[in-house]
Amino acid sequence: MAVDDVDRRLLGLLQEDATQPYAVLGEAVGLSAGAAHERVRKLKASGVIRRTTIEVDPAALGRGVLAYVLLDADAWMGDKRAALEAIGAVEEAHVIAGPASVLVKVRAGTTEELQQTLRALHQVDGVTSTQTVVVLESFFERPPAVV
Amino acid sequence: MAVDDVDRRLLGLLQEDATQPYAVLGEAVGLSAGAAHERVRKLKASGVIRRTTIEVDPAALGRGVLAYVLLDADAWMGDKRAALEAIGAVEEAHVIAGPASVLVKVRAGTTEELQQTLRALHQVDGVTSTQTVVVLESFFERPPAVV
DNA sequence: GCTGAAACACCTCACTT
DNA sequence: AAGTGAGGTGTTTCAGC
Repeated sequence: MAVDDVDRRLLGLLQEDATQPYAVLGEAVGLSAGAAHERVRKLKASGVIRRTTIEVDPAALGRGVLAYVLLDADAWMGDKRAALEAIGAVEEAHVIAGPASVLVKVRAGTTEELQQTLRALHQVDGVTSTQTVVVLESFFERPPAVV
Repeated sequence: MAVDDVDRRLLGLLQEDATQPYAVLGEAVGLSAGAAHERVRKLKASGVIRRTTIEVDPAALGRGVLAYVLLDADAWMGDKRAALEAIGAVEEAHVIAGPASVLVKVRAGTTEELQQTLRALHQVDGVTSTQTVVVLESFFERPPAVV
């Protein structure tokens, strides 16, 4: 789908606050409420907007420990998506180029829970070793830029 | 704030689709619409719910290249938040324990743009070297677990 | 593809249990 | 703290340009 500059501005406004009335969105980009609504409808229909969701504070839910873990493997890891997805503390999993095979983002409640997650990662078929990078302070985590 | 099991179920439902009427949310957890609304209002007021937002498809917006970059530094990096935040392609920045100082998540449109971002990272005061991990395939990126 | 108005559904709030 | 019902508001739809 063709996404023009007005669409991108609408996406930015919706990222900040998806509860705004279409009249306000339209005014911000120089459109009527109806026209703004039509733009957003198409962005949703085409998949540019995947869903409307809430952003939660992980620390408030008892997940204040963040870490990234590099997984080394002695087998092809391309079919290990389900095994990684089954580990609740794993927030992201990526196949990577370079020394290791897979990079996962882990958010745990405590260092003990982080250790349990590392054990679970070791038990995934093919994984031979892990390197853990513990986050001391997060400067920011923000959504993808739309401009 | 005390977050009980019903709150967590509401958070999960809202993560999936924040446009659902409170009547539907309430029914799913065994509450009336008004009671469900009151729960959600408190979750927002206390900051457990940071905001209502949209989830966009980065690839549809021309940001199909994902990489993680480890930054080594010869100075304290704790005051470099603003410098990193100013680089639009940097989606996350974390101070880490271990060999490197800072870990950043970069989403670029092309490998050329990734290279430009690496140059910008090198120009941040204190950064002495970078190690880049390029993502070949993302298994998944999902929001923090609420349960 | 954009504009504008009318029907509809939802949210909100005060009151009750 | 949760349920109920009335009132106000935003959204949605549709015809017209």
